[in-house]
Amino acid sequence: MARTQGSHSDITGPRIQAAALKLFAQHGYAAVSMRQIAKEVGVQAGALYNYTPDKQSMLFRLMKTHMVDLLTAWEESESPEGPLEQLRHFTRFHIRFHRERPEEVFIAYMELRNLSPENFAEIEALRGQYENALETILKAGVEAGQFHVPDTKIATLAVIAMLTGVNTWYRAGGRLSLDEVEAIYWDMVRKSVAP
Amino acid sequence: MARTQGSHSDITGPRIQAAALKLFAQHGYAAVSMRQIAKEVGVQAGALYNYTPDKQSMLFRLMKTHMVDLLTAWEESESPEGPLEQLRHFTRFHIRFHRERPEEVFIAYMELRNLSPENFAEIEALRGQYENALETILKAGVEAGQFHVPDTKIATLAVIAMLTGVNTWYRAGGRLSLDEVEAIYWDMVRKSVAP
DNA sequence: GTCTATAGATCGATAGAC
DNA sequence: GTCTATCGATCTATAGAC
Repeated sequence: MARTQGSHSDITGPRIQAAALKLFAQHGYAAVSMRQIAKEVGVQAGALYNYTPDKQSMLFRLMKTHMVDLLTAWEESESPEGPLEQLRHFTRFHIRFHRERPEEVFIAYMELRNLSPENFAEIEALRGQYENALETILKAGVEAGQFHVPDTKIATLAVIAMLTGVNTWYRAGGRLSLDEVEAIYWDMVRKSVAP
Repeated sequence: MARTQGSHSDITGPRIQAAALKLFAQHGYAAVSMRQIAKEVGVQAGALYNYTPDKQSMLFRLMKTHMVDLLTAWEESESPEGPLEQLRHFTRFHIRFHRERPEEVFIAYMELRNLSPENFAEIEALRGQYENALETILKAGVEAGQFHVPDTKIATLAVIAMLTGVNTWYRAGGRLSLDEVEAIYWDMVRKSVAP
């Protein structure tokens, strides 16, 4: 069947998402115009509105997709036996997953305040689910006497903050391989919750 | 001497800084207009340009003042003897200082990409100086055999990321006092670099 | 599904009166 | 030092042709 006049591609949707991801990460949501996104894709600004009701929805979709991907990948990952091995698994998983998606991670942290209240609540709930995954591991380890942390909730946030920090400095081809980075962080995480 | 006509205050300058601080932290630099800042202060937009050459300079001044304040406060703080006590001192200092200035800290982390290249380089240099303060402590502790870290540079960034994370969740009047928070983080920091 | 064109609002920054 | 007024650019979103 012949294509409708003016329709040049059926993958414009994903290309718009990719352009928004790149530009939001680079300049920030508020600083990026719909015209810039359209130019990156190679269409006119009006055409974007065939794929999104507004700019806010583009941001929300990027962030929600990222959080759902994160939770799904975690749930599908092979969980080893025992709190210590599970903590090692989480450390490794977190560093790898976040390292593979620097733009999504950056947006997920920096653009929370640009979400509408309803959208913000939804993203925060997903983030809470992810934090719970780590806290569950820490609680089990404390119960088994393998970990000592004064407060599992704070330890959860502290470990995640430490691990996510990798994204602020790691560059592929730098002084350290990703394996080395993982080993270094695992050493620190392991000790930080040691009895 | 009589006041110049139209001059209603000689503290307009600081009030503009305060308004910019509040609004940039709340909505982000790019999302805040000069008219919004002026309204917060109670003047017209044009009057702002008696105090700043442009919007970019307002952001840079906020960030530079914050970083210089941070370095000055650190240098003026009483440094104890020995790497372990110095690390405890740093942990306590970092949490307190950052907790007292949530808006400045937020801007200093979130608005780096909105700085001009020259301004960015200057802020990054100051940040590097602060990181060096911690790395110096860690190096001394490793040399003395009191610490074990696979890489002092990464350990520096990991500890700072962990400690700065306090600002994302701590609220005055919450479940934990600041003393308790400091104790919890000190326990984790101390162990994370333990031999 | 994409285009052109535009409505309607808002932006940063400046000019000139007082 | 602050005001009013405005320039020229840019913004999001929509309307209608094809």
